[in-house]
Amino acid sequence: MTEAPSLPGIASDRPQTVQVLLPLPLARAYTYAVLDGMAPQPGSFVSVPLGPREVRGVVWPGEPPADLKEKKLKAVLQIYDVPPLTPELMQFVDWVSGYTLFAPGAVLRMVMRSGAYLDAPRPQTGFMLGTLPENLNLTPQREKVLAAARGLNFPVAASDLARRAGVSDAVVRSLATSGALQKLETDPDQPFEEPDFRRKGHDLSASQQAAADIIRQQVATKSYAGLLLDGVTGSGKTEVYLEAVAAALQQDRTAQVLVLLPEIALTMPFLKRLTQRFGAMPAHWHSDVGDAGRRRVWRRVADGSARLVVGARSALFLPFQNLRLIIVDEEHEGAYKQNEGVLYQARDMAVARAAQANFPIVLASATPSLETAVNVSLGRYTSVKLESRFGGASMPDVSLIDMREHPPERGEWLSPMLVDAVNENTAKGDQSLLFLNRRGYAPLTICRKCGERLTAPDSDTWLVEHRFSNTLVCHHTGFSMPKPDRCPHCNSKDSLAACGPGVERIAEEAVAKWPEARIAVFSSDTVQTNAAAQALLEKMAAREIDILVATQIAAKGHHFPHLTLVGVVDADLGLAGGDLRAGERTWQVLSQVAGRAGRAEKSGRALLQTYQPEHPVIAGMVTGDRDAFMLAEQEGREMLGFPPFGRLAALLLTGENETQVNDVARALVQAVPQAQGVEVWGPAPAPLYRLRGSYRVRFLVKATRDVSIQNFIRAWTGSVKIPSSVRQTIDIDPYYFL
DNA sequence: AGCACGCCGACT
DNA sequence: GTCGGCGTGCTC
Repeated sequence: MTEAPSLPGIASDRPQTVQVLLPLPLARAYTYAVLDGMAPQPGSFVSVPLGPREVRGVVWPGEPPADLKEKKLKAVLQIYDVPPLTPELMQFVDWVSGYTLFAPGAVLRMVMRSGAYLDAPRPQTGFMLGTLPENLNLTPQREKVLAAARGLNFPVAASDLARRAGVSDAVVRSLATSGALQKLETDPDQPFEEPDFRRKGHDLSASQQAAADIIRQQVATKSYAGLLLDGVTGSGKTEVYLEAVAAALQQDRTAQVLVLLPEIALTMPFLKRLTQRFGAMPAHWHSDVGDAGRRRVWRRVADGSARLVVGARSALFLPFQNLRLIIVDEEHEGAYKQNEGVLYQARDMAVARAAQANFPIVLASATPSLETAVNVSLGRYTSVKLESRFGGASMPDVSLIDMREHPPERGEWLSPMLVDAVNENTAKGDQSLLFLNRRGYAPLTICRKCGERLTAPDSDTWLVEHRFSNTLVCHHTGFSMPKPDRCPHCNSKDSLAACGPGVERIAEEAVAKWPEARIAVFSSDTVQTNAAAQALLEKMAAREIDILVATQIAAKGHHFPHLTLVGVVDADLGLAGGDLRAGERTWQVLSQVAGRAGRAEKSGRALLQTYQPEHPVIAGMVTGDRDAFMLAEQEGREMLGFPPFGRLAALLLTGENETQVNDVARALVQAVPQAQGVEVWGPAPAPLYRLRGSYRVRFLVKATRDVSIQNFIRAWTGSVKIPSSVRQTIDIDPYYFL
């Protein structure tokens, strides 16, 4: 074997080395030798040796570092027969890495899912109509199979064909032996059916038509633009952006379109709608899709044949070949923020991806986030407004119950005013919703004797009583235990008292107050499957429920035509805590919930129980003036230099050794670089100081928009030696902090 | 992310 | 005396 020159800069007809990025949290790509006969391209999926094992990665753009000792190089082992990643996607991975400060390999891992789907699955034997032999004995069973096979334009498995024909698969096999059916090796990951973009959508109202025209025009330019599709629930946003989807699919026969949804609960009805609109079930990607289903989506997105993809935030990292349009539905939803692994805001990353690859992006919402609203006012996004289809106010009649003046009975949570309203409503035969965004019976259990607050064993988290299951549950760690009859701390008997209400407790109170009424609880604990949710919604529609006691789960997307009263048990709930977006989020939740009342012909009303009726969010709910509320929020944030007017980042230190964690925190304080426009707050114990046995301390960094908060943090953390037993997590644009 | 190398406690 | 706990560090 001749020695291959592999120094960069030596003229050669093929590269002797390549950079390979591995889906591991490594700081950079590694250099591998390329043996004769191999021609890896940038973006090619390859396998390479790494230490004692073999790892799959992607050939990455870039030059090997100058100081690389060429002798050490190992060689690329294999190139996979999968279309290479596009330069746009590789650029996007690098960009996300630079923005979030997570290693590029960690971002790549989201794209290639560690390479799990690179192997083509074992081919399946499929059957299609063959040529009928002359001497075939046509029995009735065989006739049925052949009839079923005539309707096929792709091969199907023997069992599938047999089922369609209503016979056993022995018949299918015997027909195959005779040649009447042909046997074909097929890929079990069948391509997705092409969406039919020529199909006509719903008739659009004038307002919808106008909005659709604007967005279609933007799609026609084939260049980046951020569009906000702003319209209240029921204004028909979906129909409008599906016009844009159709336009993008039509414009280029290889174009791919991604529709992002905030949560999987919404995907099934949405998929049905898309199937009606385009005559084909689109590819869908989210946590409920099994491994085989994901492999199919991944491979078909990678080969470009899946043209329309509906997915949760992680779908943004699918290996698209020619992504030309992204829709972010319900863009204001907090669910777009990824809180584990690589921390990112999918909506923001989607905008960046659209800008980099130069295609339009549509953000749709009835209650746009402040970030988006500001981007509109700065001219970065174009706002496309939809008028309400039904005209008039989008909100029901909202009024407040001042709990200081109308307190509930001792040990109760519903004020007499709310009780009266429910009485009245039930007498009319209408449905009422009692809303409390808190699962379980009571959020805190306390010992009356010793004052002990029951927490999860390794954490500072309160144990929430769930009376239906008679357990104490930690909503953060998933820890659960049967409710003890003695205090685990002082061992007093029957001393444990439930503090505060959850939905179960409100339901208990409702049952006591309205023994005749039909009452149901709707929370993620009482309704755990899609089928159960469906059943409950049907009962509501059939008026078999008078009073629904529900958490936020009821606020999303469901339509209750006979619901005319919403009672918000604790409107102040979301306002506490160190959350920058608390006001905004509370507004969104309250208006969503209030919006459940009287969406059909009937007018509805909402009553908010509050201890702070003068709070801008609460007071603003009565006037329903969202623009005024948002303006006040905006001014508040601008004054404080908070996003979107400044930048925020959180630095979280985690470790099982409390002293060590605090030592690192102290060292970091000493090392804070002096920089114009940057403030560092902390260290402070994280909201949950102890979680799963780890101690958590955090810093908050605030910077003006003109400085790179990433560069600052890199310089800062890079100057301190952090032992590997203390983990540091950086969260750019954090959503929760104290 | 794995996986090996390394230094301190309970066993055949 | 050795087996094995998982803390620390490296992988082109």
